[in-house]
Amino acid sequence: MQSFKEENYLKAIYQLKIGDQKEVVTITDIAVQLGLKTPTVLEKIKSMAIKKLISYDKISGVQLTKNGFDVAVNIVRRHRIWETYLYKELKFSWSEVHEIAEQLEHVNSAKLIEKIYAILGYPKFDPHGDPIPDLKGVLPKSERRPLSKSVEGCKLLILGVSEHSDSFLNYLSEKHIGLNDRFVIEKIDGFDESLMLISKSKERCLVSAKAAKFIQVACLKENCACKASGGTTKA
Amino acid sequence: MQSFKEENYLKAIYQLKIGDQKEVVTITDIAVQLGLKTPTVLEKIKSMAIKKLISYDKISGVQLTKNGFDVAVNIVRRHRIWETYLYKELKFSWSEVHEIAEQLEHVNSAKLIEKIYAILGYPKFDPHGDPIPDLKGVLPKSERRPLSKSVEGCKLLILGVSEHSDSFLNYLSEKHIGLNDRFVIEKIDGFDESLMLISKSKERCLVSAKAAKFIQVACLKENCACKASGGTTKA
DNA sequence: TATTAAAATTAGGTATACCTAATAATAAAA
DNA sequence: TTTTATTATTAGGTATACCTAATTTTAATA
Ligand SMILES: [Mn+2]
Ligand SMILES: [Mn+2]
Ligand SMILES: [Mn+2]
Ligand SMILES: [Mn+2]
Repeated sequence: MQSFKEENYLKAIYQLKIGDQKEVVTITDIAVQLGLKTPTVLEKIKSMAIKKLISYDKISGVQLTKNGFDVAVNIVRRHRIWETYLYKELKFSWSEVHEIAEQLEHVNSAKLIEKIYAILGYPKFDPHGDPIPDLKGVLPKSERRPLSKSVEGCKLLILGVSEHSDSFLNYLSEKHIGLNDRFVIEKIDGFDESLMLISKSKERCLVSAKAAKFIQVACLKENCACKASGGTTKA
Repeated sequence: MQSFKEENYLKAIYQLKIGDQKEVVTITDIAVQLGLKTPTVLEKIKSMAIKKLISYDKISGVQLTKNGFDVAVNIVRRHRIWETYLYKELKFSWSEVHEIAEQLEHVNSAKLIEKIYAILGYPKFDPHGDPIPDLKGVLPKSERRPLSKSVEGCKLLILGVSEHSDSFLNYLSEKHIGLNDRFVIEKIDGFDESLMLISKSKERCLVSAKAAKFIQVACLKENCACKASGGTTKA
């Protein structure tokens, strides 16, 4: 068994590796992720290596063992299932669920999590569009993809950006496009592939094909024609 | 704010004082309750006294301050609401809920607990028959008391148990004593205080004085001689 | 390659939370 | 009232989980 501190280390390593697609996870990466100092992290990493939850060497950095991976996946799974339960069953708002799920993910009862997962009807994605791993750690194909791969009628959730220049971020704020905003694709231009988005408050904005490549979205519409690729995710 | 360790100390003190009706709560009492050694408890009690969560002196023992009482009541409230939710909404068995509630009681979200309490319809008692305190810490009045405080002729309704070990629960099922069953007290032995119960179907069963302390009942006989004292409850 | 920047590591310290063993203070019993 | 338990307290130790400051190693760059 492992403490919730160790669970948080394992989850952080999982996020860096699987979420952020880092080939090598460093002590510094983990320290930044958890808001700790590197000597603290190094010390813990050494002790977790002795426990065979991870392996660590300078060439390949920190890596999850089979055992460590199983624990990490389980925490991510619980987090995303709880977020979904809080959102769908208990009617919490989209922005409230993460903080509570950070606590609930450490409640250790397989029966409890499978029970609420069954009540939810075995969903594949959490309210942020992130994939819920199955009991073996296999992820459903992620809905996260660039805005450019949309079709008309997509119900989109803005998940992030893959470009961080000021000019691009200014572009987004001028168009009133923010993280976690929702839009529907009204029209995609046949010539230049620019996209007309409508917000919940019926505000329209036109996004160029170039910009659309750098906006990461998930389509929340069931069985939408857009579903066809992969990318990065967060809890 | 306080850690979940401190929450457990405060809850233990509350249980000893309000549940077990101890006038003076000692370091040893707390150590036994939490399965710790007295020096460990003394150290913590000193630090919690500095934090004004409790007071401690040899004459009056350990006492909850206003602040400490509020925290303790809140943990007990969360515990009992979660137990009820697990039992009623998530269909867990009577004997499974306590262990999971021990974890869930430390999840810190007033909104979450009030939401599930509303879903349950604001019940006054948990699945073991223990009272759920309101937000101010006031307990609903109940006729509930241990079977041991009976007199001959009491017409009893089994409301719950204040002990959750397998051996005790097996004892009850062997004697065919279950939740909501009714019995009359035929005889109380003058020497060992064991009780002979008769069920509606005229089945007799003998309950030891020790077991009777952990069986919670209400007496349905008007003006019965048994009505005259207090009792113990557990979470 | 020499210099500089970044990352990892070592050394040493603090706070919490537990323990055992020994002693002191109280309460109970003989 | 002595003796004996029980309870509380002190002293000293371990493990975890954090920190800062200094140093070493490795990588980048001029
Ligand atoms: Mn999420
Ligand atoms: Mn989250
Ligand atoms: Mn209960
Ligand atoms: Mn309980």
